[in-house]
Amino acid sequence: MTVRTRFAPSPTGFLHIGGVRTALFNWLLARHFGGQFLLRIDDTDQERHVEDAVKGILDGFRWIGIDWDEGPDVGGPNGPYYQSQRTANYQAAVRRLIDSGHVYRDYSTEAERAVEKAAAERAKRAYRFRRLALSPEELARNESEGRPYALRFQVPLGRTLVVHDLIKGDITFSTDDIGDFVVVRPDGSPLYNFASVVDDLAMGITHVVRAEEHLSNTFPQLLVFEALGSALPAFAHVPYVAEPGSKAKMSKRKIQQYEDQGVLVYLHQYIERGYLPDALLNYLARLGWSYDATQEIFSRAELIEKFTLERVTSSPASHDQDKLFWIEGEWMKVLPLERKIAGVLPYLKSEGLVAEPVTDADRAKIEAVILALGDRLKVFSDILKLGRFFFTKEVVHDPDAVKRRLRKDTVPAMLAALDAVLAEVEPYDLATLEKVIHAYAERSGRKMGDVVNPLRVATTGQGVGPGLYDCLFILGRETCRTRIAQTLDMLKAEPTTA
RNA sequence: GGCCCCGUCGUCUAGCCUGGCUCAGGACACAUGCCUUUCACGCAUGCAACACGGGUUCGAAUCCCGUCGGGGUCACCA
Repeated sequence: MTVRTRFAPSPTGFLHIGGVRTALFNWLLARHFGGQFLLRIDDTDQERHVEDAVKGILDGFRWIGIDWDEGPDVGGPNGPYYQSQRTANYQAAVRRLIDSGHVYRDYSTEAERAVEKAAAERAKRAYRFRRLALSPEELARNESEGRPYALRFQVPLGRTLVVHDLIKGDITFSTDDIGDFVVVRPDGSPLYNFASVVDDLAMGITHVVRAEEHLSNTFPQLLVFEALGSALPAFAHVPYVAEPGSKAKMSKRKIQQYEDQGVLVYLHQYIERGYLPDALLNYLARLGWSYDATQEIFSRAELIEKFTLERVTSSPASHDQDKLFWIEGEWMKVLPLERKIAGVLPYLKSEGLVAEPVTDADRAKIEAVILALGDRLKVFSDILKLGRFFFTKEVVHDPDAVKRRLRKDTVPAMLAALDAVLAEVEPYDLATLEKVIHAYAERSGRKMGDVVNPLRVATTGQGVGPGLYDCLFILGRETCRTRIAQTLDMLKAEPTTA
C-alpha cells in the first residue's frame, strides 16, 4: 500500500509557519515512502471564506517547494479538491448514515442551544448535546411545518475508543464525553468532522497527519469511519508551535504584538524579507523533529531520506527566529553567486537603486557588492540595509559612526590628505589602494585603524561594512572624493566640540 | 470545570521504550578571548537543564504514583 497524505487548509487567511510545518511533515512522510501528497481546500464554511486566500496558500507552497500530486491547479483522479464542490459525495454518505440509523433530525434552535450552553458554563460542566425526546406529534408537526433541521450523529454511550497515534501513542477516550455532533447543517452543507472523513476515505488517505488541536476531533471521526463501515487511516498529531521563549501557543489575536517584537509568523513575511526556501524548510523540519544528536543542516533530499514520524517530538516547540536566522546564514553561504544576484535584484529595483532593465555595468557592480559583502548578507533584503550606499549618489552618515570615528580635531586634515592620496593613486585598484593607504598610515605615524575607520565613515557613511578597499574600489575614485568633500563640509558646519 | 495531550539548558533537541557507558551530549542565543581595518565569518573557552514530591531498585532523566505547571477540546469553525 502506498502512503497517501494530505494537507487540508481552510481558506480563511494567510499561511502561518505552523501550518507550513504540518504540511511539510505530511509531504516529507509521503515523499519518504514514495507515496502521494494531496492538497484539499476545506471550505465548507463559506461564511469564513476569504477571497484569494487559496491563491496565497498555493503560492506559498510553490515557493517553499512543497509540491502536491493531487489538488487545486494540478487536478487528479479524486477531484474536485474543494469541499464546496463535493456536495454529491457528502449527500451519498449522509444517505447511508440515515439508512443505517446513525443520524437523526435535530430541530433545536440556536437560542435553545445557547441557553443550554450557558447553563453548562455556569455549572462548570462540559456542554454536550443529546438527542431531544420529541413526541411523535411534535415530530409530525415539525415536519408538516417544514421547520429546518440539522442532522446529528447519534453517539453511542458507554464505549471506550482508542486511537494509536503515531506521535502521541495510544489515547483512550470515552464516548460519554462526545456530544451528538452535527453532520449536516439545515442548508445541507456538511461539517468538518463529517466531510473530512468522507473525503479522506474517497481520496484514499492512509495517514492523517495534522495539528494537535484536532486530537479530540479524532474520536467523533472514528465513529463516522465506523458508521460508514470503513477501515481507519493511521493518525499522527503534531504538537503546536509556541511563541518565542514560551510554551504558549501562537495566537492569531497576538499577531500585532509579535510584529512589534520583530517576530514574523506568516510565511509571506519570510518570503518578503528574502529568506531562502531551503533554509526555512530546514528550520521548520528541525522544529519538533530531529534525526540524531548532532545534525542541524539538512538538504531537501536528505530530509526526505531521513524523515520519520517516530522522531517527531510529542511536546510543543517554540518558534526560534535566531535559530532560523543562523540556518538561513548557513544556506546563504553556499548559495551560488548567480542565485544571490537574482535574489537581491528585486529589492534594488523596488527602491529604484538600479535602472530597469538592468545594465551590464549594474550587474557587474551588484556582483562585486555581493562578493564584498560576503557572509554579511544573510537574507536578500539585507542588500538594502548593508549595501545601499553603493548605489546612492550622496552619502548618508550614520550619527553614531560620525560621533565615534569623525569627531576628532585631527580628522579633517587627515581626510584632506587621504583625498589627495586617492586623487593620485594609479591604477585605482584593490592592490594599489591598499598599498598607498598603508604607506600613508606609516608616513603619518598613525595606526591602521585610525586611518581606515574615519575613511570608511567618510566614504560609506557607515561604521560597519565590507573591507575598506573593497568599498573604495566599488564606489570608484570620483564618488569617494565627492563624499570626502561632503563629509568635510558637514564637519565644518558642525565643528567638533570635544 | 469535565475530558485529553505535554513537561531535559533562555530556545531547538539527544538520551527515556530496552534503568548503570551521563555529577546529562550537540546546536542557536549569550559572555570572554583569538584573528582583524569596523562588522560579519572562523577558531577557542565559558554560562546554563532532567518541573516538584514520594516510591521501586544496589543504582532513575529513564519504571510507578501523586502534585504543580502549560496546552488542546467541550461550535450548525476548521
